[in-house]
Amino acid sequence: MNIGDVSARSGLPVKTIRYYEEIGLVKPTRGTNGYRAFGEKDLHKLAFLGRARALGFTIEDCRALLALYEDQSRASSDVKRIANEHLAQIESKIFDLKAMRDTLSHLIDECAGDHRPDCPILENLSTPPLRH
Amino acid sequence: MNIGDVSARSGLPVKTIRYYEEIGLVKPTRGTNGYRAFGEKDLHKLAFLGRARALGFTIEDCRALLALYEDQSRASSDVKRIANEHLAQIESKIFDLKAMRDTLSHLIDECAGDHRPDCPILENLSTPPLRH
DNA sequence: TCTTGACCTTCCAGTTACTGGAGGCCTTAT
DNA sequence: ATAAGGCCTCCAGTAACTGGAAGGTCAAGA
Repeated sequence: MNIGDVSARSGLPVKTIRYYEEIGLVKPTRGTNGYRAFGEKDLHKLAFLGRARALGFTIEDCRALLALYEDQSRASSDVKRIANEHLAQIESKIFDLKAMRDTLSHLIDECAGDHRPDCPILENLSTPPLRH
Repeated sequence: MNIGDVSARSGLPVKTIRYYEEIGLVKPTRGTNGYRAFGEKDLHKLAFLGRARALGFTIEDCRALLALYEDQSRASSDVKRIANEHLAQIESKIFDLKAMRDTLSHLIDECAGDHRPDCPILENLSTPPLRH
């Protein structure tokens, strides 16, 4: 399979696949013309990577997960630990974003949004937060 | 004020302030010794930047907000539009993260997390999603 | 056979918003 | 006089790609 085929079948952009080779996540062989030659296993790996990335795992997480996936003797607890750490990070991001959203939507509600220059959004940003 | 003083009073790292100067967000004058000399206005601007960044506005958002802030004639609707666009991005990030969290925590629940090799997390990642 | 267009290759640079470090000058206190 | 600490610039690195230039390859149609 050429890179265009794996791209179509895995859903990953061609550039991304080349990048994944560069950082050692996949190791396709080369044909006599210099083209990368991918096998079904590579395709499988790339699809795995695409799904793990879509779940927000970092590349290094993915590398670890792939290693665990290919290690017949690993315990499921190893995988669970990585997943749990990642879950905690996601939860904390959600928490932070919710706080931002609440503050921001509060400010937006208070802003008239008309032609007048008064704007609570800017006023809030320009004033140090009050400490109680 | 030297950069260390504005850093302490604005809460921004020294490196960050230099970077903000580099990209033109602040323009401190220079003393004869080459040191940056910041005024109260610069401090105010930097604090503004710190708060806007904490709300997740991008640097370019901040640049626009600062320009609006310094423009006496701008309408509050201009600011409100930027804030609303940003709010929509935040909402969508929260949505995506929640979807990730739900999928991931579901997988984690199903994983025994013991010494055995079977792991639903990896199985899911290695299997194309079912289409109904 | 020639040409066209779609693929493929490598390499370089840019993205975001900083952060770390090296090497060196300046200031202040002892 | 010297030592500590603050300040300066410049270079490089981070995460995970993405875009583009310059050029080789392949398959199909005229």
